[in-house]
Amino acid sequence: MLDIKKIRLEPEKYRKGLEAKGGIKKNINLLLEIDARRRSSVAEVDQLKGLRNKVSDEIAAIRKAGKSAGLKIKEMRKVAEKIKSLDSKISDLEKKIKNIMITLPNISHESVKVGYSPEENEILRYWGKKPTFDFKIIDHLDIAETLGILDFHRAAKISGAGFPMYVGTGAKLERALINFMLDFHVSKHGYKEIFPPFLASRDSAFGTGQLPKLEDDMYVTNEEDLFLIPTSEIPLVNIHREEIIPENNLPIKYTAYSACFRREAGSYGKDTRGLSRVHQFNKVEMVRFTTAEDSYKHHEELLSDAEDILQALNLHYRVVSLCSGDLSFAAAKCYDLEVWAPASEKYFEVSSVSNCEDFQARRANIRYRKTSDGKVAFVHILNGSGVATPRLVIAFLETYQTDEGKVIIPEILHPYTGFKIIKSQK
RNA sequence: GGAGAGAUGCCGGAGUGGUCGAACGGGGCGGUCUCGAAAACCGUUGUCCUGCUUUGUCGGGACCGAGGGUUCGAACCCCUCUCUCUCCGCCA
Repeated sequence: MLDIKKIRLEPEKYRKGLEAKGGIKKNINLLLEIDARRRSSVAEVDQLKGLRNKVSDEIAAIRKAGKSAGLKIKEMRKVAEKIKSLDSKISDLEKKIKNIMITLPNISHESVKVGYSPEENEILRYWGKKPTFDFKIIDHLDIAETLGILDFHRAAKISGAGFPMYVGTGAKLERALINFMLDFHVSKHGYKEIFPPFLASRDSAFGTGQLPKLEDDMYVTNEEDLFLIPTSEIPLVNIHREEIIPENNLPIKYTAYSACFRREAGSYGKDTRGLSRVHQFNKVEMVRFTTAEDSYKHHEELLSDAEDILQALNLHYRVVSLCSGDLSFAAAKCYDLEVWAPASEKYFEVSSVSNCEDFQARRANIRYRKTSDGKVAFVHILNGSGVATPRLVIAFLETYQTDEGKVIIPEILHPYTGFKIIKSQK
């Protein structure tokens, strides 16, 4: 949620910011006009309530003295009616304001390039080199098929299209990657590990900004109105919903594994081969709560935490800074990590590292108390994948394939896999 | 799924219609004392909205799980909802 007071002060900045974010002109004038009406009604009703409070005290005093206060009570009856009608008017106006506010996305940070399509994203740098091979390489689906470590066909029988099923050493590899990443973030980067619920309430999904915009992209249970989380960012951020955190507890750093569920409605036919776009996948997520002053420093650290995983696995990747129009609803700035898949000859996004500033904190009402003056302010909240497995596995299988159709496991994973090479298990 | 109990400030916990924004205790913060600390004693202690001819140790308003109702006046009475806990049943 944006801060309506700031919009009031700098409407032009927000008008431009919103346009840069979505390319859609949002009606700031209407919002401010309703806000002005609301404030004038609040002033009016507050004055009447002040009167009512005063006279109520007088009535109490008269009663105490054993006299009758009939006249004043009669008078106040009218005031009470007026208050009631103004209160309901104000609550209508507040609903209107809220309905607009919850649909406004966060605006981008000044360092973010204004642009309206993914083509305008900036590639910041490359790490490592594209691997070369002296034999004909095959893509991850063919590898997985040959080795028998993925079974999409039988998974479709269970759930439908887009649900991967890992088999045998494939399943073990998946689990190894998850455990490796979690251990890495806990021991090397100082995160506290969380194993969160995988279903979240409407309030929680609203707090992180998935709702109302992305409702159609989430699976929801009929009876309980619970959403299957599309990312563990939702539970991690909502850990501190409605809380005031002492400043010296910040920064708070959480990491969690979760399965992630996405309907991916409307994306059929696009980039859907194999593991590149699926309805259920595994992801290790990182979330940080920080002060306003420090959040961009933490944003860079978070990026580097995610990069460390790819570097430890020695996979070639690039870092992309998203342009304003490609940012998600809640983000003010975002880096994507894209890992190279040599046979698919593509960079695949495996991580988004976002600074949402106080946008989510305002929705979820998460604040901190400053040590200096005891005042409260909204925390800044950042999230980053560290990282998501399906596309990581694409790059992994394609990068580490051998001419015999096997896959070599890098040494760092050996303690987790218990094997050094994936052979055919058919 | 059935039965019951509860939700009050940072925490515990009182309060059942009129100075209750809320007793009391604990914690935190400030002070006295001390070489320092502890103890003791004294003081202090929330959030949100809004106004401005004084942006202030300023004025007004709201907030006792949420929403509605009764009343001149609600933490307190009534209704609905949510959540938590206990017991029974079922179950990995």
